[in-house]
Amino acid sequence: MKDVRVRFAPSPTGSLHIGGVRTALYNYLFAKKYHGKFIIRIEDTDQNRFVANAEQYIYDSLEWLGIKADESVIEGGPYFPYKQSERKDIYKKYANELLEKGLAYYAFDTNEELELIRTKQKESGENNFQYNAATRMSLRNSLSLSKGEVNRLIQMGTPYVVRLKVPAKEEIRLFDLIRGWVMVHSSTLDDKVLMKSDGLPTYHLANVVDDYLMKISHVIRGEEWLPSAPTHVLLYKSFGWEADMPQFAHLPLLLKPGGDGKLSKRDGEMLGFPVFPLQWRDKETQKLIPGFKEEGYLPEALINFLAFLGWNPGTEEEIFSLDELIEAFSIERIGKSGTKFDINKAKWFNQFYLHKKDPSYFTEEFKKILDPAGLWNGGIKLNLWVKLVQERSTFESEMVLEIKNLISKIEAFDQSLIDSKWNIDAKNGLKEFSEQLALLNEITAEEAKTLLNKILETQNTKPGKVLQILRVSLTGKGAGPDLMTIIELLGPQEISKRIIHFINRFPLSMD
RNA sequence: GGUCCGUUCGUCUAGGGGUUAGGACACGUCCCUUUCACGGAUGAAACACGGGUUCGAUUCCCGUACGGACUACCA
Repeated sequence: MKDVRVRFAPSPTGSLHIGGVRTALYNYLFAKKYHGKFIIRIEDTDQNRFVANAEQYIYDSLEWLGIKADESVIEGGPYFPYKQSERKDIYKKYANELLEKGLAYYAFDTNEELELIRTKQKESGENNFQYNAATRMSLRNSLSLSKGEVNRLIQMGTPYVVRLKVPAKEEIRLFDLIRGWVMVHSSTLDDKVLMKSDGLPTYHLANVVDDYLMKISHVIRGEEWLPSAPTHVLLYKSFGWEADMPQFAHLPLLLKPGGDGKLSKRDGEMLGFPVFPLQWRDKETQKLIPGFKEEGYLPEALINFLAFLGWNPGTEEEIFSLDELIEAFSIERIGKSGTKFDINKAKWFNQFYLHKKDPSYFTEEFKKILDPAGLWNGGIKLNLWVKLVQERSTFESEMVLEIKNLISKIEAFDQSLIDSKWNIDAKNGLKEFSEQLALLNEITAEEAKTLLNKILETQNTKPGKVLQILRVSLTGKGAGPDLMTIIELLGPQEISKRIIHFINRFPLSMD
């Protein structure tokens, strides 16, 4: 195989969505697997849709995920510049080359003229209008107009585009690494615009020229590009670059959970899960939409989840670090069919990676959250609290919340449990327990358990009758982390206080 | 409408001419846990349909259905 050079080529027209992230990931994995280069090229040839901070967002997102570029606007590289808006002259030169060869032509039809033809054609029930060998002689272009007329129009500064002259009858074959041979007849192809009237190239031209110039070996991109891939093949042929044409791999699309259409940027809010890696402020609504990061997903979990959306290693192993993915990745094992996005699996991955984290990973962050709430006094054994809640949580946010609830004053007590479990036996047990605890300055979970059992034994009360109401008295709730550890961490003084408070707040009717 | 791509449990998928069609998520049950969760065990759950080819097809071929992408001077 020749030197592997792949590119991720996003256009900065908004936030990068999760399908784009997966495309970037697959490119990255493939590059690293074969010790090649991963290139980020910014395709900002659409001036109308340009969004100012979108480019930075792309870098930030990939950085968060640990996907590093070898060549890009930031890293630089031998094929600088890596931003298409800075390569205008290059495209112009190549467009001219095609024009000279007679493989492209000027077209003067205005948008309005074409739009009119399209709607007319649609209304009469015919197939969509195509600008191609069958129609171009009846349109206004350098093929149908006289040389003099063309020169005159250009001289006058009439806006024009450059179109590819697609041959009338030709079978175009392209080999896709994922789908095999794809055959398309040239008569079904449009004479695509190569240069727009604003002097900027369209995707098709810029993409092919840059891939060639940057010596891209493999084009790994979403399946939405498959229909225009034959046009790209034609472009390589027109330039005489067939021998250097990259290999194509068109990735299956990420679909909405319902399966009805590809996942789009709007879906996140509607379906209740993130579709962006990082938070993003929608420029129309000005709403800040949280990303996977803000929703509490760990980067390694997102990576692992995304890698398995359309690819698998062929073994039953499912947990892979980025390095392990590089090792295992291969294009042959990418699936053909669209993949519905199921957030449950992402949650599962997150839970798995969250449980594996060392508690110290969370403590600094938690201090920052607990401190302003007045819940952090430096004396709290935070790493023990983290351990207590970690294995029960899927997200970091659940952990802080649970710790917060445990440490702070109880707002509400579970009334139904009080109704069913709060009785004189329980009260006697709790009372004695709190009195004993009041004498102590600290107690371990083990000691607390022994102490409680001893008290209940002398009172002839079964632990089962008391334990849950003790939990309610200490936490307000009927379920939660290990009670005895909570007692150890909160300390006997605090526990004693909480029990007394509870007894006073909920007097028994016989009192 | 046209062109192209696709179709194995609800979801992600393994497999591949003869298999009890395997795993994971989610779901159910049980165990563990004096709670919840984790963990363990277990259950239910799939080859879109119709024709070929073949001794035999879920697997190969052809149709049909269904789904998707594209059909811009957007990428």
